[in-house]
Amino acid sequence: MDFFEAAEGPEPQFTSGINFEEELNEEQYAAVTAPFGPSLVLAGAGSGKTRTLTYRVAWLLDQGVDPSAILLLTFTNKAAREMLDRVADLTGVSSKLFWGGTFHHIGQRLLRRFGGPVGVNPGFNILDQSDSESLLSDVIRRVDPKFLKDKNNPKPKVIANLISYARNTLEDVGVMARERYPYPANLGPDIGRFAAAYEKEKRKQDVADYDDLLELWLKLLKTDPSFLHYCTQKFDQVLVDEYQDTNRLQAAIVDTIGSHHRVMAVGDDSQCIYTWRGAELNNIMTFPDRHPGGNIFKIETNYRSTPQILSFANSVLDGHTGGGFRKELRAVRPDGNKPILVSTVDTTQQAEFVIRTISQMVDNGRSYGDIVILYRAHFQAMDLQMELSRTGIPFQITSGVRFFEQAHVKDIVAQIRFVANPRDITAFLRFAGLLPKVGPRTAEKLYAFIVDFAEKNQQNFFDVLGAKAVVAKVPAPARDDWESLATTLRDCYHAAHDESPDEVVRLAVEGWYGTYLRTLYPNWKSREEDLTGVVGFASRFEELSELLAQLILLNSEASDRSIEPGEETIRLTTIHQSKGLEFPVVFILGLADGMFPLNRAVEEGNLDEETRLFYVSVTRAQDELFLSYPMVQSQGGPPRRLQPSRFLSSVRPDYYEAVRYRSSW
DNA sequence: ACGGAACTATTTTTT
DNA sequence: ATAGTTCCGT
Repeated sequence: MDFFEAAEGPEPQFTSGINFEEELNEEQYAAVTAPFGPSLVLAGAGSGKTRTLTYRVAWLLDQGVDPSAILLLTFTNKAAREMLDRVADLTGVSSKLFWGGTFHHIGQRLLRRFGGPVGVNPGFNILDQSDSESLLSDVIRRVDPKFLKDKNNPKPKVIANLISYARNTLEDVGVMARERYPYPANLGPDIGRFAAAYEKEKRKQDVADYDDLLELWLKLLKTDPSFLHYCTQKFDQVLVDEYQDTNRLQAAIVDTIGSHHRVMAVGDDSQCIYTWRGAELNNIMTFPDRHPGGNIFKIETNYRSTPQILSFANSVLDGHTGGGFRKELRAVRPDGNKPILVSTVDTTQQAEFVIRTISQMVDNGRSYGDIVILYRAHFQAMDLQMELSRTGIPFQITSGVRFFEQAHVKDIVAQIRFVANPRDITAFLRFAGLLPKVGPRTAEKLYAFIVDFAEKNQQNFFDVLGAKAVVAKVPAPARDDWESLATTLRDCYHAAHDESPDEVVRLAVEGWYGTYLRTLYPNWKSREEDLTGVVGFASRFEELSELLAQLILLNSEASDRSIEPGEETIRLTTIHQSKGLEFPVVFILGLADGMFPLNRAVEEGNLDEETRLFYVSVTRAQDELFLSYPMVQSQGGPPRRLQPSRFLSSVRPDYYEAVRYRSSW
């Protein structure tokens, strides 16, 4: 059959065997089969955006495009993985053949190979947010020791934020500082100096922060013609997911790499919710201008929600003042219940309402896994959390502290980082600071001494750690620990050169830190298991630098990993984290003015974004949507009366059912 | 001057 | 739960 035919023909061209016309609706089909050249796909919530993108990739393959010529850029690791897996499922082409991943991840990969001209070596380390903040803090202290002493001046964290925002929006740091901090004096020049010194320090230590992965990538494209040529040649087809949330830096990268205009941008301007970290709604609005001659595809058929939920969602956007592409989701599902708006006395009663309703639904055959509870900010779910644990309903929170961000994981990672790149002082400071009587200052001096001592004796850094002269510089109470640490570091260093990455991690985990861990935490057992998990994770990698990059860039692995497949549990999560997900039953908490929209957002005039956030939250729901708000805010200061969220004023009253919760519910 | 303990306030969102 | 802050002891 196939066997004979395949043997005869010339080089068989890849065919997926997919009947595109049959498997897609008209709108999707048009976008999937769009001609090469620029296209903007406006895919509404629940309209099969991921499906469209994956089929587009399959279609490109059918047109003879080589998998390695396809660059697929996403926002989160989760989205990247999902997309690549689905493409692999659909076409049978291994996801390894594509260039797919987050902007940061792709940037990292390219910089490791080609970053020389912009000053990074292949083995550079990546700093996460807290690392880069502490490095900046050190730099500020060195450039201007008095600056942080003055309490009127912004804190390092705030400055770090400002610098990062400026870099992501391609603004001048000094100018931005002047606009945001006109008091006590114009800090523009100061912050400009800090930013410059910070840049220099990173290059010196051969480290890169998150923003560098994008910024240096763009710089390389702009300054190295051969790299630009390489990229535009190699990435014949560029696809960008969640385009509405790209910032100016990312858009510049896409525009440069995609100067051949074979770019497909997919997104939904109504779902842009990251302007606070530099997302530029204008990117999607002006895409047709920057990539002229293309097509705009609208996909507005919604397969997710009932007509009742959709009418509600559509009218949320009526109150939206910002100009966007006109779009109206069409429902295809049969009728369901209207969304229900419930007012409760306070947040405690709100929790009671949620729990009772859930119990009732579960009695009627719903499973816990069908239910998600959404809120604007994590602390708004505190009451509910307590009530849930009291009643024993299984729940999972996807919240702040992630797996790779936990202290013990970061401690181990710091040691591996340092072994991989001994210029990474931030890493050294982290684990050295764990020793008794050793803080940042002592650690810094110690580091300088060891570097100096090693150089004088023509020896390797790691081989002199146990030398008498070095030990003498360690504070007396820390000496025992130091010797053990020194041995571990030396072992790891040598293993890094001739063993696999997981062996390096194993040595670190079983070395000094393993013992130290037991003395530090009462729950050392479970933390130890976490670290064993990291060893297991490491075995997936062949290159130490690749492992480290993943450890730092894969922040979100945690949340997914903690939910076992088949485990039935309610999910509690912020609206931001719910983007792209869908659930049969959705609760939205705290729908009162001041809570959602947040007071802060109202004051800063970010109402449009809050409205989009509300839109995102209601469009997560498939069958049932419950909105609730407390009438009195009892926490944090004197009790205050709360009004229902202003979002509701743009929704026709007959689109939802308003009820008042009573304990007899 | 530094490190550490004790205290206090404070929680948006992510690579 | 954690970060930031303040204060005290070395």
